[in-house]
Amino acid sequence: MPSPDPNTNSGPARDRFDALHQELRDRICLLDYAPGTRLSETVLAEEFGVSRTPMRRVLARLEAEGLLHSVQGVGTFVTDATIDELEQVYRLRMELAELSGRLAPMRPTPDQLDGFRQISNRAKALIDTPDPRAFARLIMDFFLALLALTDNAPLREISERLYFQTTRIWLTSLFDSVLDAQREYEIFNREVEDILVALEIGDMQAAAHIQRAHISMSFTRMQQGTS
Amino acid sequence: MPSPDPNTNSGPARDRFDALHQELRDRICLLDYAPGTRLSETVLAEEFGVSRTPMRRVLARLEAEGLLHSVQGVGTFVTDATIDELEQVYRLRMELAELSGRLAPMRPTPDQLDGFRQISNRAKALIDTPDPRAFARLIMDFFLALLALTDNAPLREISERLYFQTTRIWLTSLFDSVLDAQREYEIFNREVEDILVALEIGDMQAAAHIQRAHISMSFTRMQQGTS
DNA sequence: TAGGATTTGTGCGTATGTATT
DNA sequence: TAATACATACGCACAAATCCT
Repeated sequence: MPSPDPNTNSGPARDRFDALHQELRDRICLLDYAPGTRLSETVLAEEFGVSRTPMRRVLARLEAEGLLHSVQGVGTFVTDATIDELEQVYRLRMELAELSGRLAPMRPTPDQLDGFRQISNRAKALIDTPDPRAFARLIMDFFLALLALTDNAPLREISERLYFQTTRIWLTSLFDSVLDAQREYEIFNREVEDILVALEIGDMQAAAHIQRAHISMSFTRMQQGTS
Repeated sequence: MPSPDPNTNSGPARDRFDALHQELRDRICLLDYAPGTRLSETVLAEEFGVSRTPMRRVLARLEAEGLLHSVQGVGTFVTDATIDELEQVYRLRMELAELSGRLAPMRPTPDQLDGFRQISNRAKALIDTPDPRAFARLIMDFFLALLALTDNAPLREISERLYFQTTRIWLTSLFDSVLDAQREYEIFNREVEDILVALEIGDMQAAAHIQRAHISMSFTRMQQGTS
């Protein structure tokens, strides 16, 4: 009786849901769908070869996560954020970053350290050959790799959700030249290097505080750019 | 042109969704539906006079919030939690409680202070005339009243969600006599009194630290009762 | 092993709400 | 102001998955 583990989230329907959800979430967070964009249930359903029903389920989940907003008779829109709302989330993200290093930190495995080194190499490459979309993907990979070092599952989920809520707004500022792209590449490269040093000696709290500092400064630079 | 504010979450469909969502969430958190209970989409839809479609939307939201879990061909169940999972959430809730007093605390208005005094009176009444369900509602009202003193919207949402995830598990221990009900009533009464003192002099951080201490101790008592 | 009963998931036509002409 | 177009929300019938006999 090799019945599937009922505790895991398996099953064809759930797998399809997860795939659609992650794909749309990435498109939103990589600015394929910029804030304010209107999405069509029908068009999306046709693109992925499903009916509107399962697609609506995915869109409803993204709405619960704060990435979309649907209004009957009007449409489904990618959410935007005011500078005030964004500041609240950033203040909270700073505290949660610090928490990640204090509550249940896990020293990175050799494989994980290699992963960070690869991220560092990708960051260096971007300085010479800029690529906005590759940069968006890179900072996402870096954030998720850091998050994997936290052994508190609810904290991971919450931090991830807040990241997806805010990074696309910050990236919008970058793409709209509110921020200087070349400068941001270099700052990120430095952040990865500094955190890598802390990780290599196993000082997770130091890594967390460096991350916290960079979250704070990235918001400050965006604020100064828009003022 | 008194068109409805498009920024607010209005509309008949959304109102019905919110009403169904809150009703089911309360039933889960007040233990009308204990952990492990199987819920039927059809039965619930008939009870509230809607079709399965909007009811499924509500159930999907509750699943995203970690209160339900659906499996095709099997059913929809109220989630339970192991002591380990519960400990992770409690550790996080302790930190977030402290954060509430530090990040964006708001001094309570006179009306809010009156609300806390009424909660204190309800707590005192429960000591003489025990009522498990009234107690469950009371600690929920108290938690939400404290949460309203935090001016950081994302922190409010996250704390509320984690509260709804854990309180029903703790209440299950109480109802199963793992915890001593009379003792818990008295401890809660004392907590409300102590926090009220802090609130009356406007020391929000002190109130937050008292709350944090009680979150910690309530989990410790539950751990000791189940060991 | 097979088959039927029951459950959630899906597809599609229709109702309802909104904006524009 | 009314009508038209088009969006999401809803209801129902059916498919797919699971469990039990």
